[in-house]
Amino acid sequence: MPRVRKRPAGAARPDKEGPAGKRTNTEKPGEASAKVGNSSLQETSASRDRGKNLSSCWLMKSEPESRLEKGVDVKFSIEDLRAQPKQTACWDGVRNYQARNFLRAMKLQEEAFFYHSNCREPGIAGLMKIVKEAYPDHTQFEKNNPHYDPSSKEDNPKWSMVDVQFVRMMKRFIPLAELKTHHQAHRATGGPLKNMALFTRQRLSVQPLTRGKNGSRLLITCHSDREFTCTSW
DNA sequence: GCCAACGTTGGC
DNA sequence: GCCAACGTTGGC
Repeated sequence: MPRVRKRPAGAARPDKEGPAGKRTNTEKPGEASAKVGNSSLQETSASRDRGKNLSSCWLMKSEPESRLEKGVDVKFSIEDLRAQPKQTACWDGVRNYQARNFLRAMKLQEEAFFYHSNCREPGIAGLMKIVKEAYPDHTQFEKNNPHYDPSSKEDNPKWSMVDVQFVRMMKRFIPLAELKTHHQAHRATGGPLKNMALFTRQRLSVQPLTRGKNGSRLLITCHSDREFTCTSW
């Protein structure tokens, strides 16, 4: 039930502050900005990449426009993240098991695309990175929080969250329509976005993207120079 | 364990 | 605001 807006696929939504408010910040961001090599968006499983010792890349959805859920505004845009102290916030509210498991698989410094959903212009707005690995989502225990889960016990929390830090905006906003166009073309050609979870697992709010391998044609690449380019279309 | 009812997600 | 997709619930 909850939606998380920082939503999970059933997931989570961050709340803004809210009563339960949340979004606290945490930890210090690292220093390095990381680099992440190139990450292509695709579908492969994170665990597979991890087995290869490659860091994963993720896509996380949040709603950038105001919407009340149980009286609480669940709006949380990338600009809201950037405005947080240390540009860091916890990604709470995910209440879908699959999305939660992806949160638990995230490692420090891995990058995630910040996706704006349920809004006038859905698409990828920017990049953030994981600055604290999974820990219990406190909002599950807060009765006034839209994502309160009375079935979860303090000594055995069901839901997890991570802390994320703003990295940068996309050099150019990548609209859902554009991603969809490529996804459809790739379904026919076997291209890299043919199984992109954004389209194949429609309601999943936290999803893995496949990291490109050297020499492969990447769909979307995050370069260490912080540029964002589309190289294969 | 099946599956219909129901609730949520999220594009349009 | 509509509604298709799809996850969850709960009776049986």
